[in-house]
Amino acid sequence: MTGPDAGPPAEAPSEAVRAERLRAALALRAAGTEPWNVDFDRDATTKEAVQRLVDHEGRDGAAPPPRARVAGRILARRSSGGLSFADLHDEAGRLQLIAERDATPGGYAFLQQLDLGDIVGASGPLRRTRRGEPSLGVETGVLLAKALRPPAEKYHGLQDVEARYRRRHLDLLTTPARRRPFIQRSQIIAALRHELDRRRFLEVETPILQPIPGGGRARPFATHHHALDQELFLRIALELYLKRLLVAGFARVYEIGRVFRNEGLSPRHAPEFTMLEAYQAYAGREAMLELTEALVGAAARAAAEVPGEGETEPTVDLTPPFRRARMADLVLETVGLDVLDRWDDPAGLAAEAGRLGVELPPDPTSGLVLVACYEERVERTLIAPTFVLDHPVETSPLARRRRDDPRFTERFELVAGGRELVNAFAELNDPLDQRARFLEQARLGAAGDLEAHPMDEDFLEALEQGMPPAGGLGLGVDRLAMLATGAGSIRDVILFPSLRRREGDAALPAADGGGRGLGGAAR
RNA sequence: GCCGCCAUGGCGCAGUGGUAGCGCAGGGGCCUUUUAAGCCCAGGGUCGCAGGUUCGAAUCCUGCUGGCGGCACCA
Repeated sequence: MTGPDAGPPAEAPSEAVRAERLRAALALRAAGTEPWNVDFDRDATTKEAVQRLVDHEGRDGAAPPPRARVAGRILARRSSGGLSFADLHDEAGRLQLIAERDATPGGYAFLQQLDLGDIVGASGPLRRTRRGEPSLGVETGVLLAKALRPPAEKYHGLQDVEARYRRRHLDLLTTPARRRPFIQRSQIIAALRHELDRRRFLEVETPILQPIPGGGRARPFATHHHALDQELFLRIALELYLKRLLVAGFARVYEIGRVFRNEGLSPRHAPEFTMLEAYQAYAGREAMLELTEALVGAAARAAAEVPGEGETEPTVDLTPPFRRARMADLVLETVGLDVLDRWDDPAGLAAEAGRLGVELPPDPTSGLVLVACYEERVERTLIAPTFVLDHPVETSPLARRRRDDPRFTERFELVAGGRELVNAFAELNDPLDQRARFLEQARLGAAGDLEAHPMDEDFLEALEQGMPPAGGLGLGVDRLAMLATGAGSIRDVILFPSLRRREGDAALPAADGGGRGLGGAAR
């Protein structure tokens, strides 16, 4: 933290207010009142205090009024002559504090010197005002943390979206209702974990720093380890290490973790996002379909159960079961192109798709025509959750072929809100086939494809050890949170989204030292 | 990366060619049941940054910075 008279340049202009508050805080300290205190033992949240009052009113009124000790942040203040009111907010809700100049002069003086944003503790009897507002009559008040900076505008809050992302703490403290999507997100992840744990999946943690970033097609972030003098990459997927654990003998494993992709940002893409991947030995696609419905359904229920009203509400019903449809049938239905019927005439198919306005790669196979039609014309129209089945082999390098129709794979995606939410398939466990597919990817990489999957001999060695047949799925947790909360942007379900650095932001810390490692003072 | 839109006191907003205003917050005062409390007084911004056009620019033009949205890629 900078010194008392040097705020960060990027946020400095409220210096007048800050200087006034600092002056008041130092005056308090000089008068013997510490502006930043350590402990305050509350005996109720605001919600519990109100309940205490309600319970008391349910009995007959002869008993003395109940008391409470509460703590929280002051977000509104009013006074009316010899009366002083303040709204104290905590994680559970809001409670009005009140004090009379004549009856409780100590509490009155305490409330009068508060600023918006101060964190306080207060104790006294509970009662209702004439308007029926449950209130705590302040007998004693303690300043727990003086706020040198005020909250944002009390009625509208922070409206500027950039400010809301860059100063999320201010947004959330000023407008407590904006915490709800993040509580929902937490409950969604808890529900996913609960469902998997219930099914005896083992939660594991695999490397984020990887020598070979595999398991998907994406450009990675690169970094460097000084002591090893080695290039490392942030993972783009969880897949290859989880499969090694299937080889190792764990029959059901999953990981929920951050993955990193060095690609463009959008309302649906963040450079770091949270993925769930789960692998189940001796299971096939049908088990993954069932597991997906269970996970998504549980997550949606968990989000809906979070109390309060959000600024947005879900527009997609995530209640299973979900519709199942083969990709080829969806294309026939939506685009009017019968790919299966004309499979042996890829040139004719491509010409027909081109007439329909679909952009195609050069010399496409029938499978590539199918995928192009699907991605350009069908996917965005699938609003209600839909399982899209049977992707062609060409675009599914890690999935097993269908035995009854080798043109297609035992793969599916769950699409909802027009976007892919889950990708799952029966995993390829043939090390010879896997090597061939890696070699093909390496060829593409050599030809300049920045997202080509790198060759990974260590992984191939593990596969050669023998990996049981397995079903696997990957689920985009942020997108699931968006659907379950109705958020329009992925930044609305990520607390501190990545933004471009602004001029005037604090300088980079030294490359070594200065940080507080786990081996240091923190533990 | 390309295209479009946006940027005005700490916060929420008005002002589209004549030299910047309102509300909240902050300062001072009044008010003994308020709750977006109310009333009175005083203060605070060279309008994101840098150029240009003009007698005159928050306003028109160019570039830059940041954000948002779209396209492309992906979850």
